[in-house]
Amino acid sequence: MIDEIPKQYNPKDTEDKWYKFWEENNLFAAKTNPVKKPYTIVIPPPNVTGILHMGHALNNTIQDILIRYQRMKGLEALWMPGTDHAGIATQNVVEKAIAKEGLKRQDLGREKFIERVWAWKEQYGSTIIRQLKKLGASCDWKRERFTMDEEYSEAVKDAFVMLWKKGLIYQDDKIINWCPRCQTALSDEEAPHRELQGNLYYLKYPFKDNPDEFIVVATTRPETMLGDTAVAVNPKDKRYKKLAGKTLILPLINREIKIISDTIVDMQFGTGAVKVTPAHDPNDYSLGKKHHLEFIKVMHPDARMNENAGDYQNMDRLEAREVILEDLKEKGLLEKVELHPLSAGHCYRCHTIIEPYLSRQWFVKMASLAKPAIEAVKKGKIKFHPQRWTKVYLNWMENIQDWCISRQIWWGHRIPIWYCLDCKNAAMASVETPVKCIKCGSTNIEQDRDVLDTWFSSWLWPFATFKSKEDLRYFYPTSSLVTAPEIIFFWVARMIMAGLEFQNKIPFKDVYIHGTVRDIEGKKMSKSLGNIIDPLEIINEYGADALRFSLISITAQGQDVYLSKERFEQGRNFANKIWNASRFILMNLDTAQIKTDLCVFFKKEGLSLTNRWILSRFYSTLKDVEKSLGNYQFNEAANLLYGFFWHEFCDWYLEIIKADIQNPHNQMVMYKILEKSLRAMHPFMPFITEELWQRLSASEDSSIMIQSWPHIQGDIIDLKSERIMAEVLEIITGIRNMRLELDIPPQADNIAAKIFIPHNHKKEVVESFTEQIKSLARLKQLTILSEYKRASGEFASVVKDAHIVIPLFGVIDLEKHKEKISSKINKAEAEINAKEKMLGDKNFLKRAPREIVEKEQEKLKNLKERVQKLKGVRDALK
RNA sequence: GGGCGAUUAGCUCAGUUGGUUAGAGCGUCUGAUUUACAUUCAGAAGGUCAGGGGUUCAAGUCCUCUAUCGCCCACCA
Repeated sequence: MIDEIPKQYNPKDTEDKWYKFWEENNLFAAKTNPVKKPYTIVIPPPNVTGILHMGHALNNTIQDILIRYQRMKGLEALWMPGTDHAGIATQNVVEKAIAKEGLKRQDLGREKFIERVWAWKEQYGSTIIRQLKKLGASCDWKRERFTMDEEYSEAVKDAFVMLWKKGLIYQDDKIINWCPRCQTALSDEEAPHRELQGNLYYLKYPFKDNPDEFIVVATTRPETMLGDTAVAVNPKDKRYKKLAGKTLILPLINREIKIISDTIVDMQFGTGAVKVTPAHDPNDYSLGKKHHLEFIKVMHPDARMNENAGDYQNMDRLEAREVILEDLKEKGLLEKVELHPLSAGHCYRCHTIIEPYLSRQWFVKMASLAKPAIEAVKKGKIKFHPQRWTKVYLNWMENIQDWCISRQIWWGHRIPIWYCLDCKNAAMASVETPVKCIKCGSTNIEQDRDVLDTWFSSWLWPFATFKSKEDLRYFYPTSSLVTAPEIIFFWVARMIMAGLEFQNKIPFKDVYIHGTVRDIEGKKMSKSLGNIIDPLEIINEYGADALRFSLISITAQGQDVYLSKERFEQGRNFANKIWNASRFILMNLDTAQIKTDLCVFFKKEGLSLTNRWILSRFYSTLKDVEKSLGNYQFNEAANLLYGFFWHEFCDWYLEIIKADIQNPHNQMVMYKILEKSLRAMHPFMPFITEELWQRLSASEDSSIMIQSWPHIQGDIIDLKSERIMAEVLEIITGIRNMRLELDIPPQADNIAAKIFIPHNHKKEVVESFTEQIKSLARLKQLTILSEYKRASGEFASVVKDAHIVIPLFGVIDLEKHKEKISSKINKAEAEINAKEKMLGDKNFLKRAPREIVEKEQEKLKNLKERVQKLKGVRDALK
């Protein structure tokens, strides 16, 4: 048998094998089951363009732990998988691909191009799915969805039309975020602000009636001056009071523009006079509307200057900026340039600087959608973990802006709006492609050319992924959503709104927001920084279980993770430890005996103390693990299992029973604990636990995946050291309000006890502790067993008839404790002296304000009281 | 300008109703091991828990102020 089990665990021998086994036996599948309660998670659908990175690895490991745990707990656990069509991202990828053939998407035309995208998707779109399988994700793959599936597209259209009918969708000319590279509008969330080191340019605009006089305006984007149609000043500003209504000559363009006055102008900023470019700035836009100014666009959609830009036509915006500045300088119209840090929106797909751009787009009115979504969270129907994200969510929701949903790209859900070319301006929304205009009956109709924001389909994900009503009724609302903080606004908030709007139900009950995976220097992992640790490489080198375990054990709830490769050694070592402990047990297990005794449950009295101890530790660990998992403290749960299995079960229990390993009780207990530990560790490390469970298992053709989570045996008390140490401490400090439960009867004068301490300590330390316990607990006899005795050979025999087993992690040092209190007293007394001296000083009393004196007197009083108390404790110690 | 997080051992970090002598992993040093595992075992060194003030018998933990770093949000031209 020994020959069969290698000394080292090799993940490559097991992982793919068991994954295949699970899939072939359909163990991931969930179906409506009237006798079971459902537990549902929908995966945050990765982009089809995605490849697995550490963020995915963390995100999906957490989901898999939850799913596997709940499945073992007896719930009908469904993990719904799928991918997102990721409009802009995917289009960019395919555009790059065809660029290698020297083609642009316009060369192919819309239909051909979309065909190419689909072809690309067929070929590469399931990369990330394969990678998730490598990780061990137990998704119900037969339900895999794609946000451009036919049924899904129907749901998107339905949602659009429903909103349209309620009047929540409208078209308008607004200043939106425009990405000149992707050539599309973006929502506010898609254009995050980044700090830039920019300049503030002071430009001189001459007056029409006196070209030698100027008004000076400050701007960070001088190229937009070509589109200026006014200069605004604050009516309260004395400097400019008389100038309102005067006419200026816009340099370079020589257009006449007026000085207008508006209270919105900040007098403190720049010169207090601001150039107004209504077509290229959101503030200026509203000024333009209010004052009926002209809207002059000076750029093409690709951010080259257009025909309104005079001599600068066709220059790129940044090139034009330089030339314009040169020209102004030459004319003496550039007063000065100051360094000015500013923040500008950047495209979240290609990082190009966003251009605020005036264009006609489709919007969703958000206020009425947000209202119930705010309520749901405020009333606690949906909970965020960690809680602090609630505030972030509410803050965003309460200041929500209308959502720009149209994108000028080709890959995506085409907006289900048709225009009648005969009776102009009539737009109609329809799920089915209409045949004729509903107003004039003309068949001369055309569909809107834009597509919807990708997130307009993702926000339906928790319900649009269910094909049958039966499934929807059973699995929706889902249970938990596990995701990263970056997409709270993009996705989480919008799903809550969509769930309530379209299903009239919240989409999930719990939202667990985990941290961001960063490199060891705290930078976000990204391709461009070259600091990526590739999860697949880690799986290859250390195994998926090691990756999962390490990742989980270092991720404190919701905190960012700083990752380096060495971190995965811990997981690999743990896997190896589990492997070898199992190997040892398998080598020494009398399987025949285990099989016949399987149904026999021991009475606790019949078990040796060692066995009772390890059982108590196992169940108490299990209890803590369940508690941690219930609170989304995955690292805690993982580390509890790690500590128990390695440092208690292996280092102590197995070492102790080695001497008497054929004892039937020892056989049974070591078997039980191993088998149950494997089950408890399975959600974290699915592959190795399956492999070992199979080797250990009496029943064949089954899987650890579908075993039940171990039950906590209630009759076994935890024999941890806390209680006795609490007693000791209580006596020492004389503090009575500590909770006290002692295994030794309080009046134990006649009881002899042997205490087993499964940790190594110096001989003197153990002996001094022995004496303390003996006198404090009033025990007649007491023997402490410890590592130094194990080495000397007495170990096994003494353990056998010990009365109490205490894993001892420390020993109270009375002297040290006294010292600590004394030093506190000294410190406080010194302070009292100082204060008394100060308060005795006549000068101080005369000059200091009365409040200060009173405050000091108060402090002195407190200090004196404190010293009294401390002295009381000190005396009690004597 | 608002909001949030972090500050604990040489390094990376845990520490959720305040309560043993503040822990883990890695690193360093010392020692052990023919007999499951060197991806092992035992031990040592290393901390005024960022700083000040407060509440408490008791504070890393609660309150308050300050400092440094990081993140998010915001229409400062």
